[in-house]
Amino acid sequence: MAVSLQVLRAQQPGALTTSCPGRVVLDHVTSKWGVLVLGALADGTLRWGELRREVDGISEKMLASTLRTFEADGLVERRAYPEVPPRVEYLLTPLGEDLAEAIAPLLTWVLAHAEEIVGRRAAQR
Amino acid sequence: MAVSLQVLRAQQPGALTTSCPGRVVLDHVTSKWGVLVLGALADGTLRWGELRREVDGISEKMLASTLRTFEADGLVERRAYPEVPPRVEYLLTPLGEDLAEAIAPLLTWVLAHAEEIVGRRAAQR
DNA sequence: CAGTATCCTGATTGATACTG
DNA sequence: CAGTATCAATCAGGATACTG
Repeated sequence: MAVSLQVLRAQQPGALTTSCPGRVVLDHVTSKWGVLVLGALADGTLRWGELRREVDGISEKMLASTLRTFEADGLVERRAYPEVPPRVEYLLTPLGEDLAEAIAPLLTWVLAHAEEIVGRRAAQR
Repeated sequence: MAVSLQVLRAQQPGALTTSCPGRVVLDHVTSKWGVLVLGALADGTLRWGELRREVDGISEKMLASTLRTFEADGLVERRAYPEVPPRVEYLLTPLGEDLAEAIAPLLTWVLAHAEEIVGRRAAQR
């Protein structure tokens, strides 16, 4: 049987309703840049500038905001080195690594089917 | 080895960059209500009203918008019955069911760790 | 290099009304 | 029942400039 909201709620009533903590976490992960930042860090530590380049198109503001959110969630760790010029590294915590594994199927699925989907949309008109 | 943007790009250069079709699809799926609508339909066919109740908090406008997007993507099918009162059912296509399986790990992970994450955030101040 | 500050647009929401 | 239309309000996100 498929994993659906109904199935999840059979075990955990009220799961992913407005008042459920899961909604907060899901909102962070599915925020505009959430999965891309997690996907970039899934390979290991990256510096601010590297991260900005990996997550193509992200603004500095949104990168900072996304990272602060994940830091507060305990998913990402920030390491600043008191050097000149400054160096700051970001990496997934064990919890973050666990989450990264959970979103991996989504990333691979999307890449495998993107052409098919976008192609159909184009053909519709 | 973890599935990361870097690993995906080793096989598919430019994967999930701004110009990649995958970004379009990923944006649809991780849109504000995307995974919740997919999660609700993962269990089977639902009517408009049922869907609205399952996806707690969604407005009619956003439900309509999300469904139209997924219809155009070929992920959701709409079946209207010419009856009085009208009846309309929504269900996942085979492609949509496949996607639902890919997001299942995310949903279960989020529910399993939400308390832990939200609790830590609260404790930080 | 690694950010913050500021301003501004556009997406999302809410409320309400209306229709086949 | 299953929507669409419209308007106002809010807020996430974008663009640009600046700093330790």
